[in-house]
Amino acid sequence: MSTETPLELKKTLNLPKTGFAQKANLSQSEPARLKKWAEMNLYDLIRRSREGREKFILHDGPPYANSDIHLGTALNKILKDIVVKSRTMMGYDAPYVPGYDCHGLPIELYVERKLGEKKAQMPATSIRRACREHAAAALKSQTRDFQRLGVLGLWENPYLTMSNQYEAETARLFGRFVERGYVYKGARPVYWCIHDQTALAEAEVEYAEHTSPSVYVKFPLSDETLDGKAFKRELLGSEDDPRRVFFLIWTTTPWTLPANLGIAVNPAFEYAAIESGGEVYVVAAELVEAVTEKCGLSAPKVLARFMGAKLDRLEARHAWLDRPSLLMLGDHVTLGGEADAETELDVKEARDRKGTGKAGTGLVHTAPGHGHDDFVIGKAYGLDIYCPVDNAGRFTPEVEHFAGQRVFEANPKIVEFLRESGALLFSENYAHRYPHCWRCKNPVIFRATPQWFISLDALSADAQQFEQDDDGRDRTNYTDNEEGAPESLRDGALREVERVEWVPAWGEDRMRNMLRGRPDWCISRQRVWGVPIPAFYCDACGEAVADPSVIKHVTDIFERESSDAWYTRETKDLLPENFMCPKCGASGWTKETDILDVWFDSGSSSIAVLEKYEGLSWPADVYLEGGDQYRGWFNSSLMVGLAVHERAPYRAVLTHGWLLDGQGKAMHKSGGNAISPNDVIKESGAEILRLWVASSVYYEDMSCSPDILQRAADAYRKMRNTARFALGNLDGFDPERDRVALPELPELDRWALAELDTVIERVLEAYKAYEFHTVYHALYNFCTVTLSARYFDIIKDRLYTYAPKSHARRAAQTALFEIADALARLLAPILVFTADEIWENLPSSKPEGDQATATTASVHVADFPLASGARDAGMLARWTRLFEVRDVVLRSLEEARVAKLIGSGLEAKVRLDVSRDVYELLQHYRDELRYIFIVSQVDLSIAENGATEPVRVSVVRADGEKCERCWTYSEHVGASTRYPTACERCTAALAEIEAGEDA
RNA sequence: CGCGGCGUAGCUCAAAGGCAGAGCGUUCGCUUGAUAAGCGACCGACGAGAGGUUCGAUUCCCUCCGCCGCGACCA
Repeated sequence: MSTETPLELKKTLNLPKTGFAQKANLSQSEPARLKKWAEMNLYDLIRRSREGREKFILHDGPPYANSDIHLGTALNKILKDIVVKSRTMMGYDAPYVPGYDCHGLPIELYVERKLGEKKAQMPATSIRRACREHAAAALKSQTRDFQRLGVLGLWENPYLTMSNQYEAETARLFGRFVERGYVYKGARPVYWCIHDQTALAEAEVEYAEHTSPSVYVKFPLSDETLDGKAFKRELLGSEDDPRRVFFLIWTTTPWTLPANLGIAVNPAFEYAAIESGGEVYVVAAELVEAVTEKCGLSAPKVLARFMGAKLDRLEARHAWLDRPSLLMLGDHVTLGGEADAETELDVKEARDRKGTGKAGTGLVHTAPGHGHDDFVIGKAYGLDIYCPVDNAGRFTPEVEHFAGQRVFEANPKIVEFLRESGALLFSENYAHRYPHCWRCKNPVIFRATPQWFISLDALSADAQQFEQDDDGRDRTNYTDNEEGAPESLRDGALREVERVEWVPAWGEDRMRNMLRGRPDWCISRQRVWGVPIPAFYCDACGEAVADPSVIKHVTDIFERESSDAWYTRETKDLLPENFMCPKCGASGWTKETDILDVWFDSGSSSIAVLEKYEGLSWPADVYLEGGDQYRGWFNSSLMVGLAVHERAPYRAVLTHGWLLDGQGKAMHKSGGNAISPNDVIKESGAEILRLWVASSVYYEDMSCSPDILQRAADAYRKMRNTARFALGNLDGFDPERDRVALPELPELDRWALAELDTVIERVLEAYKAYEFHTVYHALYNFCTVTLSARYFDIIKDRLYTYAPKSHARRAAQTALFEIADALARLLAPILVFTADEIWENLPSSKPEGDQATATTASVHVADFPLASGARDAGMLARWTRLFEVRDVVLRSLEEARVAKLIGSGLEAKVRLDVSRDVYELLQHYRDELRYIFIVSQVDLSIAENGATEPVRVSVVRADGEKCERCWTYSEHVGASTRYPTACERCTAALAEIEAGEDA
């Protein structure tokens, strides 16, 4: 026994002590940790640690290198990082090579605006240089932002679609499509922006409200032709009848009337000839009433009814030009769906105070140069693809009356002209959704111009021919299509769609529908900032030549000099020597001026990146992008994959939803409801953003608002404090030396470890299934309920008051260590900074600078934890019941508190009257109950017969005095002379401590 | 107009053809040895439909409404 003076009681407690700060101060600590990671080359360290493991490739879809990142980009990158890190910790070698989409119109337009007037005089090379600089600056700043989010990857060597190698590969892949016979040059109507003067891809138009003039125009029947005469005779009895017959068409684009070459009717619809004011009009029978009302036809009389098929190949005359307009049959002709939805439309239109909702005549004005359906039917009937509109949207000189005018400005003049000439029956303003350019927001037009296309339906017969890479690697193992049967891109795509795993599952339908309906891919753009289409035109015969051997020659130059060579070098330098026109044998050439669609650039990435970077391989395991990429990158990548390997470039495609604000409205930069990720980082830290991402179901639309972020910040603090409590109580614990074996742990500690096992399994399963919100909820719930409210609260007494080295305390620490270690690992993919910080503060018996630093250096090099095997169904069931009883007790304590009987729970003595079966359970834990309930005393007895509830609780003041040291009430306080204010438990602990000090 | 998705407490998520759960937040209280912390209690919801199937529907079907996305047509 010690003879020294008694110890100061409060100082003998083992209160938590740790370097793990309560306040995270993320806006400062995150950059510091990033710096540390950079210094230790963490990404390389991880790569080396995973060498030889099974690969898991997430292929990064390149964000557009144009401006600062927005919340959507941040969300995208964070999700990818969570995938990569979680797969890494599952044991895969999961490299991450980020990329940037550098070419394209948005940058070119930005540069153009900046250059202003000067641009006109500048050569293409100068503009391209400016674009290149802009992209380089933007991607540099984006890289900084992405890294700041805690995303690990090969940031020092990302792929850039504007690098020499990438540009060369892009051009080379164009060559692949050529070789396969998928590429053709033709005139088809494509979306055309008259402001930016370029063709647009489908993905580049957006629909917006637009008001157009809606006009009803009459085209006279040509009674010169035999058929026309016969038709008139049938209708009116005599071909000499003075009444003239007109076909009544409706359009909202009067400017396309000069290009009218025909009128389409539906063969299955009934049409009627109606007479009014001495003229006869043909309209769809169902629309007679609507049309007469609209056009103010007085006393209309139906003369005849007949099917549309009857009109086939009749000839009308153009409304004002001396030119025929052919009647044609097409199923695309509708009645506008108006019949079914009149009420609905009337309401909507009335709101707009425009139009009345009934439009159309059942006869469709057809201009094959200005519409998709028009083009198709015009082709079928052998019409010209006539498009008298130039790049700037001006009528060409051949257009009478309107030459030189811009189409949208000509609209009212054409209407006026029609009115004066008497061809117009009615006009009004018509509000509808109309395609607009995604960049400049101006309305676009449909315009037939010569463009390069990739055919979706052309068959490629030479499927096996180039299943060899330039380096001779055999590629045939990639394909299923063993017979090498001819297959179109569309068919191949539809086949591959079924093999891919889509998350969520409905993505498959969406992709399939998109692929079924899409037209040929227009890949040429009349711009300069992109990869030039490596094609030439024969000066002698005008033949457009895209030849594989020429393309190879060109791409070799690109590889060395970048695609700038196309502009800096002379044509002869770009062609193989003595290259002659395959058609006419001439050798004078002019280079193509169009560039490739940027979707072709990014679509090339699977080949240009996965097959070129060391450590990557084709195909990717996962693509992960927003839902807008179904028709964008998922689609273009699929086309390239098919052209090269006849396979999809991805095994699985995950999509995330759209960002909405707190009210569920779409988040738009212009809508004023956008949240800037950089602001959030500055104020709260990237961890908060990451935690928000993890907490939401990302494959649906996600809401974000200051309030929602506040919830994430709250959750962060709770998890941080939970970890801090564990770390604080591990002070002085050496896992090697002090760990208590599982069978020797008190049951409560084994229960905690069993709960941990459950969490580990749930979390790992959720990571595997990419369900990060389940990870979040499982971990958060574990922290709040299992740990903070239950386990930690109960073991506090043991941790603080028992002798530091006592078995009971070491047992709790053993569990705490396992818990903290597992928490760090399980949280690591989400809370990348904090998990690492927990990891650092875990006690370790390893001396500093030990060789084992590979895993000790950072949690991100470690693996996920394994379940410890502490689970025991019987034990878990018992504890579930014990906690139910505890809940009842806590409620009673609360009542006693309200009644001012007690304050702290330790002031209470709890009497339990319980049913026999509950008693059976509780009596085994008789001595534990006071700790489980956190009270000073517990009396347990079987309830007398007739008790209704299984557990009845009464609360009274605890017996005895409050122990100064542990705050429990005990009748033994005062029994010790050395420590007169301490209870019997504390007296014993103090003796142990004093003995320990001597030792 | 067509197609697809979504709609469960203030927020984020569960579950299930049979009493709708959790955590957070709010409110109230306790504690002051996790302290710009900790514990407890209370309050709180199935978008609408006297629609259909069913003994029973929030769940399955239909209609409507709202939100989100995509597309078509009007050339």
